[in-house]
Amino acid sequence: MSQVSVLDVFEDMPAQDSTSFPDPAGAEGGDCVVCGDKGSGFHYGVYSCEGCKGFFRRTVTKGYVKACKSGSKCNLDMHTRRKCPECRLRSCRAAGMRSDCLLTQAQCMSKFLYRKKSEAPKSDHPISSPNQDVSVQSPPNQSTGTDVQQHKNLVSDISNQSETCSLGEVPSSSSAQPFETVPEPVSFSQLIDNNDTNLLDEITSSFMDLSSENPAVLTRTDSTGSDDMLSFLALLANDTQSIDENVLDPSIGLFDEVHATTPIQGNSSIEHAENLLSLQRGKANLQANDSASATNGQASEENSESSTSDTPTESVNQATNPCDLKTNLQLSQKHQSADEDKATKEHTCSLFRPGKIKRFARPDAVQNLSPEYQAIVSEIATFRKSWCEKHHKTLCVLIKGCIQDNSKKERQVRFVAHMGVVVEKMVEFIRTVVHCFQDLRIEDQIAVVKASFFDYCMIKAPILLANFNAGAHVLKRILQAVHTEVFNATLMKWYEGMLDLKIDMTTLDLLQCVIVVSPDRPNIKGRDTLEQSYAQYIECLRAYCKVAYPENRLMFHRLLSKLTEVRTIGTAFGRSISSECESIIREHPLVSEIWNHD
DNA sequence: ATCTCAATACTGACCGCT
DNA sequence: GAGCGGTCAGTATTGAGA
Repeated sequence: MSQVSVLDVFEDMPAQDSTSFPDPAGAEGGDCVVCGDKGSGFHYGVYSCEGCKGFFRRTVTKGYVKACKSGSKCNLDMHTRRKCPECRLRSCRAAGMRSDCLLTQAQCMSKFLYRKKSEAPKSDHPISSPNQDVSVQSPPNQSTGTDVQQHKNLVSDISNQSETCSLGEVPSSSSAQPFETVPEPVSFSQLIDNNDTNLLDEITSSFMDLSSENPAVLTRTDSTGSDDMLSFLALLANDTQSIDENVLDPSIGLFDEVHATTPIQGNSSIEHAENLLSLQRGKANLQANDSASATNGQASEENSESSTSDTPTESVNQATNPCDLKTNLQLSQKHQSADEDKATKEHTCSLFRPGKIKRFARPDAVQNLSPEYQAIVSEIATFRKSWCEKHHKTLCVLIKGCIQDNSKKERQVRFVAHMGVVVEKMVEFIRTVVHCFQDLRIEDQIAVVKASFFDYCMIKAPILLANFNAGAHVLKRILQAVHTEVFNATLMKWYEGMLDLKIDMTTLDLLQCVIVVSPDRPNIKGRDTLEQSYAQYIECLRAYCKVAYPENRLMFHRLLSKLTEVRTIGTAFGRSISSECESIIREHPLVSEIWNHD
């Protein structure tokens, strides 16, 4: 049975403006505009019956329909509507039904989790999780002996870890403003005892064992939990260089596996090597241009075409990153051998197709911006460069440690410590780039960081991973550690959607700015200041999209859609981390503040 | 080629939730 | 109250086997 994808149908048939349809109240008693059956209300933008509503929802969710056998020209009414799904879908589309009225997978997941949480009796049944800390099962003020002992062990572990591992300067709570006023240690009991129901809800949902309630819908993987979140967060906090070094460093045992699981689709090994090389050139040139922009006040971005190899910055990179053509050719040979095994492995990493991010650099685009927006982009690029220089080595060591640590606890401790690095980067980013931040009251500054932290992390993750062509293995390990297969699927969809956009780092940086200054966060008092900044970044993003993606007029709107999705994804992401590392997070004042929504 | 039957897919009325 | 997704009984389709 042949099938046709929903997207193909939609591309063939632009949706009508549903407002052009007659008022249903005055039109034949409110018939369905798709099939003529009795309508039940406006669904997905048009007045329709329950059948067409359900059909549209199921079909869009499924993504395909059976192809029409009659040239897509079937007559459709309430009696024949079942005969041809494709023509029914076309009728829905022609009538003006809009797929964007459906909730995204992430939103559905969030809703599902929320409902599960609401249904779970909090007092009668301790919420359990296979990886859960024992102390969490007990009522907050009834610590057991085991609880206390575990607490001591963790403190000891953290202490030992800080002495033995080569983390470099893992920041403590005193490392960055605005948290200078915050770092009073917050115990779990204190958190539970306060009256903030939001926090309680967060923690409650984090420790739900969904699989035991509905194994048919949600089943946990065999993952041990957040082991791989450790390396993930390390990646999140990092820009391109440190990831690259880890991936390309053969001393890391996972090296072979990383590339062996990355399929090549349609590219020769030489082409693939060229792709890799172009990305490296793009990065090197970014830094070169960053230096220039810092000096000249001109905004300039990555340039994959005109980069030279004799810039000081790139020399440093080459000293640490073996990213020459020879290396890349070696990598491509690995990919070629992986091709032979593609049939069994392709499904694990279909995201990472070499050459997918073809326009890593858009140097000309920035020059076409207004001086005001050029200045914004320039500042962002300069920050990116300075951060890479300052934290490159530290983060490399950290990532290696995340991968090499054997025990779950080791990784968790390292991960939590590294979350401090992430927070530090975020705060530094905001304070450097987002000028209005300094105008906010200290309470609002803290609220901004807390509320946007996970969104800030999530928006960049898939692109960072893909840019290094190393994401397949890392991502696979990460997703397996995110509790449920359903959530994994949601994340995969999210990653795929982001990658499909083929956006560059400047766009991502602007998105992060928008995320940070979103004025509709909770507990913000100075919304006016944020609103002005938000409008500025939105307009800058719109202008940049216009010059950077002239072939894609909908890019800006797609990015806005991503901003909506990332909120749900980010929230779920934060919950999963909380569920695995709660006890360790408690011992880290700076990190625990992220979850503390007083 | 036809029939039977179990498995699977689809439909739409109804419901709860926000 | 509108509009969303979820549910589930009923119906249609599919495919294996006789």
